[in-house]
Amino acid sequence: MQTYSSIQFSRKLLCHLLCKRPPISELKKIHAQIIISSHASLTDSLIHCYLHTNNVNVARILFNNYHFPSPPTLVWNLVIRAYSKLQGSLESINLFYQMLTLDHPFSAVPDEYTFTSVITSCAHQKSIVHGEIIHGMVKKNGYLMNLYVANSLINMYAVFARVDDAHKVFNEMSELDVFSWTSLLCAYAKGGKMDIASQLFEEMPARNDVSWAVMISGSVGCGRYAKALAYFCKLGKSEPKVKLNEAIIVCALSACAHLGALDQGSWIHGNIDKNGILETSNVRTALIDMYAKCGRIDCANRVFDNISKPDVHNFTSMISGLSIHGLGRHAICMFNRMLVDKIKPNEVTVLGVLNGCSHSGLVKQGLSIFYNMESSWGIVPKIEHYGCFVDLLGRAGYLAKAFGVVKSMPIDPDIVVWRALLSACRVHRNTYLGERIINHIGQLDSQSRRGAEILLSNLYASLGKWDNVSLVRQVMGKQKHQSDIGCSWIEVNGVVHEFRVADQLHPQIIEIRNKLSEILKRAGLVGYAANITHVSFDLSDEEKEQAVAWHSEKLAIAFGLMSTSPKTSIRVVKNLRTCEDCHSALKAIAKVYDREIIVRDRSRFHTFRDGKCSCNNYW
DNA sequence: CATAGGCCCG
Repeated sequence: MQTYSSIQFSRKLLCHLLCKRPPISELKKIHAQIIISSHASLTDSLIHCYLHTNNVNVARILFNNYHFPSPPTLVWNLVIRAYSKLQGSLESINLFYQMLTLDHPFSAVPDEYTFTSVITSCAHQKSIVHGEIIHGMVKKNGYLMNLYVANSLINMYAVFARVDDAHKVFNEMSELDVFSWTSLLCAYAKGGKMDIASQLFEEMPARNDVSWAVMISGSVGCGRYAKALAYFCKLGKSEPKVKLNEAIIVCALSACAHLGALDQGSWIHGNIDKNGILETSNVRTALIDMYAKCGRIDCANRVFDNISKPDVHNFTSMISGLSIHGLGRHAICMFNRMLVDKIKPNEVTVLGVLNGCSHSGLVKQGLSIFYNMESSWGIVPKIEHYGCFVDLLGRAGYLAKAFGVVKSMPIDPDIVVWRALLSACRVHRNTYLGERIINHIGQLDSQSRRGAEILLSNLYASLGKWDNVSLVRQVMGKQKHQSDIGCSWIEVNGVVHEFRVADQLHPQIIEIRNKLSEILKRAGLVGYAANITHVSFDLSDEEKEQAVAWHSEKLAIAFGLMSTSPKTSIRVVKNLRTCEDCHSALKAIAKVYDREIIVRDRSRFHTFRDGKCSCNNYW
């Protein structure tokens, strides 16, 4: 066997390998033939090689067996960097601390590269404590002046939504680049302060694709979907041209999904290839989600069918899509297919399929999935799963069992669980249980109670206990509690129009309201009568009728009827659950105007056709 | 040898 005795030759070979990234087998073969013990720099190169080919463990063995007092800083940096890429691993921080305790005469000391990597690693940890300690060291040793180090600190504080700390680092920097600005944007976006982020975005001297991505994803993150799409459109027109990337596409599709903006969503789909964006798994997941949430489960299916080996995200998106369309049995089939394909479901997948069971009344199947999720797939039920499970039982009318689950669950029930339970009490008109639940909620801490108060008031209202309603409302008024405002979106000719309950903002609002009055009159002719049991204010009947009349989905539908041609379908998306009154009104409107009306509410799709709804009044 | 962004969820 030939031995590479010449160090020079070995080095050259390793350099060559660094570029080539050979398979591990070849690397090990060469490794075996090299005499490394004689020269440190060869070990260094080998470590480098293994790290380059993602063989961290082999590199680590070489690193641990280093024959010299200490590896040079550069080698430490390589290894620390490799571990920081394994997001969530503590190892690079451990190594960093080890490095500080070295006391050989020629010890390695951390430099600006070390700090950059280790701070990045801190950003991926659950806790920021190490990050703060290391920030302290950086302050002392002067590396704060290094652009990379300071930028990684801004990013770290951004990840933890520590806006003030991020901005403080930013302010103290002598030199800023697009990374500094973008990381700062990210901090404000994560901290939910999109208005300030927008301001900074205008101020910053140069923007690139990531800066735009942060603005778009930030807007999506805080529910400003129309704003996200506005950024996306602005990006398309910006000069000089900014290259689109996968993250931007995924975020824009997500915004379309939330808004039900099918035209814009399919436009993006059609333009993916042209922009050199690959249809990666992430993009496909987003496409499936977008089509499903825009009411086109057929298109979602087509995207899914074109995937040769669907991964867990693709499956999850498809299953959730089928579920919100009320296709629970299909969702279960898809879930089973996934298991056959040996793809392990994650917690979101289980949530999706449970949701499907819930909307299709598949109680038995849902029970079996819920009770087996931990033993079969190792998924410990989280509060979300309990919420869904309680919803499943509650909707189907098993109220006592649902309450039993809530009382015995190992986690404290949250607002969602209570909402599921209380809304089941409302649907099934169970006053007795409703009051017991209210008593229960009364004993909760103030924070959970604040969220529960709106539910309480709604339940009291539906029970006709107006004294209690106003009592709760008074308390809420003092706390300035902001509940979700009813909001609906409709896309007409590629433009998304937004309506809020009792809207005054839309430029054609007067016309729309007149149209709505006329529509409701005609709906009345086929038997629709305003249902005001769920109006939560203590108003006169006439006022209550007005309150439901101006629910945002009715305004959006009126606008849709005004501005689309006869017989075409009308699609509306709403952020809350559809109320009973709107539900019956839409059935009547679909019949009188001979239109298909598709409404996606907070939890599922309703397709109104000829006086009936696809949910069979089960929602 | 180093830094920024993202999907599926009641």
